[in-house]
Amino acid sequence: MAKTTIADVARLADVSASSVSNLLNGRSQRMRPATRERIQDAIEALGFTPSLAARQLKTGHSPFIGLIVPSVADPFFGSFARYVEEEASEKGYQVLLGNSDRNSDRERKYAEMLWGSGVRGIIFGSSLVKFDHLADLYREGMHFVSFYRSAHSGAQFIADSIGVDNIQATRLLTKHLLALDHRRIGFVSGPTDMICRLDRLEGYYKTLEEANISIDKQLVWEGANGDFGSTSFIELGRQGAHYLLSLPVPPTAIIAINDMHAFGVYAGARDLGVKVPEDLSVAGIDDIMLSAVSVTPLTTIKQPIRDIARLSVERLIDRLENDRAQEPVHLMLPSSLIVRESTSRYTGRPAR
Amino acid sequence: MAKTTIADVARLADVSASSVSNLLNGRSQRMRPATRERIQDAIEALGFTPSLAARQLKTGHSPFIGLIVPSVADPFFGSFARYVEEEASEKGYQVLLGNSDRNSDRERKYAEMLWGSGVRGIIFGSSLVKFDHLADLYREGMHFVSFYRSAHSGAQFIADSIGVDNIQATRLLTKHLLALDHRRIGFVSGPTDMICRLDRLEGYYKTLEEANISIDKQLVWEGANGDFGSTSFIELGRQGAHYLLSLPVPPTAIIAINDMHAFGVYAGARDLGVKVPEDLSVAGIDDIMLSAVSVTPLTTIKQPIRDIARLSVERLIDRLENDRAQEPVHLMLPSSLIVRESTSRYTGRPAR
DNA sequence: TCCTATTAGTGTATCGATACACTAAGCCTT
DNA sequence: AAGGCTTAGTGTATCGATACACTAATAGGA
Repeated sequence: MAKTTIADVARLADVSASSVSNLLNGRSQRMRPATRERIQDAIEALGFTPSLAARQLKTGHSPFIGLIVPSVADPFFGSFARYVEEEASEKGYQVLLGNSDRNSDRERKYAEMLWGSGVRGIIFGSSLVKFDHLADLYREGMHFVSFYRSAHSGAQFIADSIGVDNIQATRLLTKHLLALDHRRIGFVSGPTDMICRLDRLEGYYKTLEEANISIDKQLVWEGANGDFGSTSFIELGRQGAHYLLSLPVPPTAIIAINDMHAFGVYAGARDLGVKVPEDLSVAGIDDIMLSAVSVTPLTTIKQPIRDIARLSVERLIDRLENDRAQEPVHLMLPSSLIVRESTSRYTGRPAR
Repeated sequence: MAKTTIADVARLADVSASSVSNLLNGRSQRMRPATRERIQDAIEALGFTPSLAARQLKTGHSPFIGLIVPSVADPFFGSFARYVEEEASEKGYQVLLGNSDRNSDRERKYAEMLWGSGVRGIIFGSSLVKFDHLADLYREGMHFVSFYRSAHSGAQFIADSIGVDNIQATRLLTKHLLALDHRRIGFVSGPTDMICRLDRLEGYYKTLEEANISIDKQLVWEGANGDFGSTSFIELGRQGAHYLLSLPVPPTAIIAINDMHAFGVYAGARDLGVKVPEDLSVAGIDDIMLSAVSVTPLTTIKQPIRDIARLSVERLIDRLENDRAQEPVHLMLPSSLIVRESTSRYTGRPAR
């Protein structure tokens, strides 16, 4: 229970605390092999682990990075969190988790707590459209890496970003559905407060325009106003499906902002007796594990989430360890369309 | 960028550092209101936040708790992690996340890293059958709370536990299937290295015995030997279904160790052309979000996961803040059967 | 042999906040 | 007016590891 300190080790090995510290910090060439071994044995014998608090106080560095996601309960962010943790752990960092519910106040509160804990780098699993709430901390020296396109505050980019081209993602989906002869394609987006969502909508709009299909704003469900933070994506998808399928002329295909929303669309369609894919094609984005094995496997966009996690961690640690000022990095990785059974050719039959 | 310290505040407010510290630690009645305000203004003006490293070094306490789960990528543990984080955050603690893949070496490695970081309490999302690998740390002063039944090392309990009665859970499911006239009920468990799994198996066996149904060990799939840590639950469920449905006399109903495995069973059944629930009833445990809305909504056991998370955090923080020795606490909360569409009455038709 | 370089290690101040013992001033009581 | 008590603070050692300047001893070179 009484914590063993570097001094205890030094006493047992009959050297000074400095030498123990030197060994601990990789300066082992500064001593004779025999001395090194004596110290190592003492460390072993006492089960000594250095106090990170003391180390941090002295060096100013901490072995933690923050990870803020809307909610780890969402399987997509759960997977992302898992990969980030795995990667960070390999590099000697530990992950402090925060759930923001996509609320900028909570993001800020977390970021401040983390700052106070000595954390100097945060990975965001998704980035709000505005990043102003974090500009102060950035100025104080906090580093940010965000999933998806570049987050900025005012005219200035204050975070690196690593993600996929979301415009391209919905472009692939929309083209896929157009190729299946769908002409009335709905979009369940929920609130468009995040950059990735704006991009996804844009890809959808642009592709329709290019195909000379007039855009019907009714077909895009952004949810009612209000705080959606804690409503589950599934529930939102369900509500969106109810709305779209109740239109005078309902869509024959629906793109959901992500797979969880898509499963909600499944449920909403079932509520109304609409069959997927016979009466309604559904497509999502993310390719969460369940998408492949759900009873109607979901057509979706696969993101290289593991690579994104790895690169994000690497980027952040590089920022933390090499403080040289660098231009922000904005990386875009390819995503790919995975066609499964939830989308089928338009038969001429209305969904409802 | 230059960190503001308690001394800066003291200088600006024209008091001693001790007084600032006193205010920070709720001893504000020890000074005149005017002084208090001067200090508060100074803190505000400088944007001062105390260094947790320094505080921790001095007090020995850290505002972190550890959370180790098999994998946050699993929706059930993702939800659990979310609730734990929410609850901890409300109480002023931050959560350090670790994924163990149910590997005791990794658990130990994490726990040691956490100890070195000054963390003195860990919540386990599931507990391995043996807890010996953590006994040392327990003796040094680490506190553990585990989901599910009491974890112990040798004869000694070294963790509090909060969870549901897993024997009761499978009892409910087995009785439900028996009531639907199923007599040949399979069990997809995967490796039985965790306490909850042993209990779940026991509930299944006991209930069959009580119904005078002879137990066929062939009907229980525990997976092949080897490291299953990183194989997804879905994939394991699928393998289990393939095995059980290929038996000379396959089961007409399958209980899966949890919902993710159950979805894997769905997939495995589909691979072989077996229809759920017409040809095969399937039931899971956990009631993850997707279970309610999957195309064949899943019959399952709902655990009061949010309550469990809350109680776990409360228990742990109580241990951390009130060091008095107490007997281990073992709490069991009720779970409930939710019947959905994946289970149906046995028709006399074999599954295959 | 003498002087310099190198090796192997040590001593001490320091990071920032806190606990605890201490004091100075004011007030009350008798 | 002396003594005791309370209020409103202050001074200092301390937590554990580290950086950096330092020294003692040995080796090498001319």
